[in-house]
Amino acid sequence: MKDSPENGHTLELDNYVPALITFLANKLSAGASRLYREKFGVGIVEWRLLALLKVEPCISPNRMCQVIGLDKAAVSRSIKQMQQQQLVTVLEDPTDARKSLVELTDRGQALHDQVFEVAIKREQLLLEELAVEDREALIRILNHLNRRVAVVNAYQPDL
Amino acid sequence: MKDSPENGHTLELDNYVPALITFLANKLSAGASRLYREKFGVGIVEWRLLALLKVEPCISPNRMCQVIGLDKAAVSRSIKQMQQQQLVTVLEDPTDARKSLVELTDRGQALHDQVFEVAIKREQLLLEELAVEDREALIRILNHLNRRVAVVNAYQPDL
DNA sequence: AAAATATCGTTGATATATCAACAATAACAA
DNA sequence: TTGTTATTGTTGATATATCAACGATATTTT
Repeated sequence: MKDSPENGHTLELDNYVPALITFLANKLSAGASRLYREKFGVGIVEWRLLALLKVEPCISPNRMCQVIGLDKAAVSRSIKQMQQQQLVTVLEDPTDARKSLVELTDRGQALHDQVFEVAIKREQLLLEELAVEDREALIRILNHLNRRVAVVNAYQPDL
Repeated sequence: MKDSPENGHTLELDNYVPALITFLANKLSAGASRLYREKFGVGIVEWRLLALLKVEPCISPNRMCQVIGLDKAAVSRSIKQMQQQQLVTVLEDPTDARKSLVELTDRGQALHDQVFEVAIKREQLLLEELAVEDREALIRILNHLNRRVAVVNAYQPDL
């Protein structure tokens, strides 16, 4: 209880995990977005969709939302943009007229491979000073926390 | 090389740290923002400024930017809003007319203490299944990565 | 089969976050 | 002192992210 000014509880900002996470994510996303938009003409959401489409070719927007955890509105707008840039083609699911199916074009494939190099390099730079066991711990813990978020957001204080 | 479809490199989304971080931060921030705005009438930026002002009473907006890593535009707008809500008072730094000094009002103090309870509870829920050594590792690693971000964002691919 | 319900994707509104340009002031240099 | 440069905070523009409302289509219930 050394440098807490006055009475009452205060956050220790260096140990408060939500702030550490948010800060890091903001900086990473902003940097990536700026770089990708300038060099490749796509934002970070488009990049994440490209990456997903490489892993799972021909999937529905709905499935994209589930996998990358983005709102369907964001996905809808990004797909529209990528379609205009001829990075993907969108067709109707023959088994269900509500659904669509999104596929990478050759252009989209090529762009993916370009951005991929840069994205991997950025991740490498981020992690390169971490010991192997720290990297593994980080990934394990982040996956765990991602599963916990639903519980956190379900909490409703009784005021 | 089992479930990589086709040739070329693909991201493993469960192991790609930037995505794991971003996903987690988005969900946490969105949930906190919704809750705080509904229950307390402030957004997540305002909450972070409240927390900072509790730790360092009477600081300049510029200092706030440095500590919480937010752009000065965001801080400027949040302070204006908090001033209108009478959560803070803003006065000119007597030693430098460019600077201002922001202080919590009693109202601001009270609101801080209210939000604090909820914020701590949310962090507790997030972390409660983690072993103590995992929590410590997480905090240590996040602080390290936060220092690395500058290096990552300085990287410019030569295309 | 008809009505009620659920799912999928689009759109408008809003919150969050950053950048760039700017005005005011301070610090520094010639 | 005067001209140049740097710092501080504001504002407008834009990117990112979510929610709520909606239309269209499927599914389920009655």
